[in-house]
Formats: sequence, C-alpha cells, structure tokens
Amino acid sequence: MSVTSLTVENYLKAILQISLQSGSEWISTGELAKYMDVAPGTVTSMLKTLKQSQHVEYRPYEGASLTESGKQTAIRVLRRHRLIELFLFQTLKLSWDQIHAEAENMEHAVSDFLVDHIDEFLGFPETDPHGDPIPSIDGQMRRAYPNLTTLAASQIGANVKIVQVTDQETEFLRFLSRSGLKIGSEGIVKEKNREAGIVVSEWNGQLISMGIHVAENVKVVPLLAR
Amino acid sequence: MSVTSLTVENYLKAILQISLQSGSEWISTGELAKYMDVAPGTVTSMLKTLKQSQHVEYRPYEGASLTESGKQTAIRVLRRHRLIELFLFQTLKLSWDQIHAEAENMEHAVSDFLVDHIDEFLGFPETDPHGDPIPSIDGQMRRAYPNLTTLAASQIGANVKIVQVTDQETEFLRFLSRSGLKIGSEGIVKEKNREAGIVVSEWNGQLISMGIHVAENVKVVPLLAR
DNA sequence: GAGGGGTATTTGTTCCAACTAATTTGTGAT
DNA sequence: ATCACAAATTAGTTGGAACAAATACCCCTC
Repeated sequence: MSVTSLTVENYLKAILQISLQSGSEWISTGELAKYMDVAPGTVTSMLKTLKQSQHVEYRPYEGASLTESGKQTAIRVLRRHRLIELFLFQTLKLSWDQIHAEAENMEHAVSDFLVDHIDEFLGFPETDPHGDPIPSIDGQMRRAYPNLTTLAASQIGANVKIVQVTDQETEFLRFLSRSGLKIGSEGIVKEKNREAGIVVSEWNGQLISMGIHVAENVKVVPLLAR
Repeated sequence: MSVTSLTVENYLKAILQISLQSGSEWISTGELAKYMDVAPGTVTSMLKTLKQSQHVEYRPYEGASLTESGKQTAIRVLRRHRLIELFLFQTLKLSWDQIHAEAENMEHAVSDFLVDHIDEFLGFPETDPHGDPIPSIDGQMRRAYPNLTTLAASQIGANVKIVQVTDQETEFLRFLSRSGLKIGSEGIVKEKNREAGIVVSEWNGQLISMGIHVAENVKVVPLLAR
C-alpha cells in the first residue's frame, strides 16, 4: 500500500469528483485549483508529484486524469467519507449539513480496518445520507439508480422521488431541510419557467420554488403516476 | 479559540500525560523527546513555540510545564480521545487493543461539536474502556475512584476489582484479553515474589502470573472479602 | 576547583505544501 | 498570419516540523 499523505488523498478525491461531475476523465489545472481553493502553481507542482507516484497521467497545458491506481485510492477515500457520514447520521442522529464537514476531516484519520467494521455495523449499505453511492470494499463505484435524472430536467407533471443530492454546501442542505425535502421525498413538478430560471414543485401539498441550477443538484427517479 | 495544529495538540497531550504519570508538573526535554519519539532538538524548538503561544512555561535546561491554557487544550484532546474510544467500543464492539490506535488518529479530526454529541449519545460516561476518567465538558479531570491502588501494590490475600489499566500498548492489552481480564474483573492476590519480580493472582479460579512492573499498570480497588 | 559525562540547545539542512510574481504557451478574433 | 488574452508553468520564498552534528551547560566526582 503506497503511502499517501492526507494532502495527496484530497487531491485524488478532488480529481475523481470533478471528473465524475463533468463526465470527462481529463480535468484542467484551473478546475482543480478552484476546487481545492489553491493557487494554480500549487496544482501544477502537485500534479507532477502525482505523476511521479503513478497516481495520475499529466500532460502540461492539457490537464490530468487518474490512473487506475490513482482512481482506486480516490475511491477508497470516497468510500471512507460516505461510510463515516452514514455512521454519524445513524448513530448520532446528526443532520445532513452537519455530517459532511465532520466526515471531510475524519476520512483521513480512520483505517481501512475501521471502515470495514463500520460497513459491517451498518449492514453493508449502498448509499450514504445524501443518496450518494458507497463504493464497495473491492473499489467498485456502485450506481444504485440507473434511470436517474434531475429535478431540473423533469417534465411538468412528472411524479418523482428524490434519491440523491449532489451538492454538499451547508446552505443548500439547510434549505432542503427547512423545506422538508429529504431522500425518499415524493413530489410533482408543477411549473418550469426557463426565463425566470425557476422550478416549482409540490411535496405533500406544499409548493416549493427553487432556481434551475439548484434543482440540478436534486437527483430524482420518475415514479408512475398514482 | 486559538489555532492549535495537530502537532501542537499532540505535544500538549504528551506533556499532560507525562506529568500525570510522573506526578510532577515539570517535565524535561528528554522525557518528552522519548515519549514523542523525536530528536531532542526538535523538542527544544517546539517548547519555544509553545512558550510563544502561552501554552507552556519553559526554562532552558530546566524543563517545561503546562500553563492553564495549555492544560485546558491538552485536557480537551484527552477528552476527545477517550470519548472516541468508548464510542467505537460501544458501537462497533471493537476490542481494547484495536480502538486505541484509531482514536489516536481520530482525536485530531473531530470537532468539539461532534465530541459533545458523542458524549450525549453515550449518556455522559465517566470512564473510557480502559477505565481512564473522561474529562468533563468544562475541562475538569474527573477521578472516579479515590482509593485506587495497583495490583502490584496489593497485599497477599487482598480481594480486588480491576477499574483501570494505565498502559495502552497493544501487546499488554492483548495479554490481558487472552487472560480473560477486563475492567470489572474481580480476583485475589495469591503470591508476590519480589525477588522473582512476579505477582500471582486468581481470577474466576484461574491463576495468572505477571511481572511486577506489568502489574503496576493494573489499577484496582479493594473489595471486602466475601 | 578542574574534568568529564550526560542533557540541552544551537546551527544548518531537508521535505512538504503552500504562496506570489514572472514567464511561457495555446487559442480565438481580426 | 499575427496579436492579445487567458490559462498554465516556472522560479523563488515562506513556514512548519523534522533531522544530524556541533556546541554549550549543569552537576558530580576527585
């Protein structure tokens, strides 16, 4: 097991998350710098280091992508993160927005041994409290819902169930909590106003409006109309 | 809340533990260097840093002692450590020797907010799985058993109950587990051979011998003979 | 009171991961 | 085809925490 400092782990995880989000394997220095909140030059030198250690492929001025081994490391970090979140969520009954920051710190401080015990304790769950899939012990990214779409992309009149939220910002999560929305909530898209950039939907009889770009972070599966 | 890096926290905790163990407030550079497994020069420069930040008093060639603020920080770290140990012990049913190392890493990665929730979840416990007292939320060191002695110091024929073990070495804890000894075990001192450096005691009908210096790490309270 | 032995401190490096500022490269518009 | 701009890379510094080796200090013994 190669030694990967906390910093290296964070970079690898960031690269994985950016590429999962953007859908492309290759990411740019700039994207990574912004995500890590670090100067571009810092990223360049880190990418060289990661290339040395075979964690990424890197071509100057073009960008970088994870190698198989880099991806495995990143996935292990993600697995730790998500299992810890769920663990805290289940045992301590903390809220959505509270656990993310804690898990961010803890993910580098727990051994694989402990994580596997947490996994067992939780009954080998498939998703974390945000609905994000938990990578399996052998490093596979699981995908719980193949027919996933977003609230923003759903048609008016569509009956949907929230299965995942893909933004961990405290304020966003608080907004959802306040609105009574959580994983498993079912609702109907009532109105989409592309000009105003607004989506209105109904949940348990209550109407909720949110910006289109916000609704893109709410992943749903279609339900058959009742 | 002053910013204390993980390294600073570890030094402060070490100073506290050394002085608790030795019974004297002032500790030497050498003791600390050995405890931290670090070169003496490193300790000297760290002590200067800690003096700067008002965490310790330090006099060259004489040693250092915690200031009130340094002590508070150290106690908070100790509290985190012990609550985490108990948390893992209770929820994941890990063994004595497994949790210590995990908690060592995790203690710097969890917020006071989380620790207080763990405390509540556990029902505000007084001692951790090793019987060590858990400092209270307001930074008091609790002392559960005032009439504490060690197995090594108990008279032949004494009826005792184990309430604490003061060595966290994996091998020592494994030895205790294998011997069936744990917090709460009750036994009788059968034989003490100071020349051979051996203490023999009986637990549930089983005789167990251990070295005197080992038995010093087993803290007991006397029981009335049955 | 002069040495000597054991601790401590100082000094000078090293590595990591960040920064700023200067330079280079790639690309889209004219 | 060139220019200008945005993005990336290089170069040079910084701070933290470690090390080894040289030096300084304390105290005990003769």
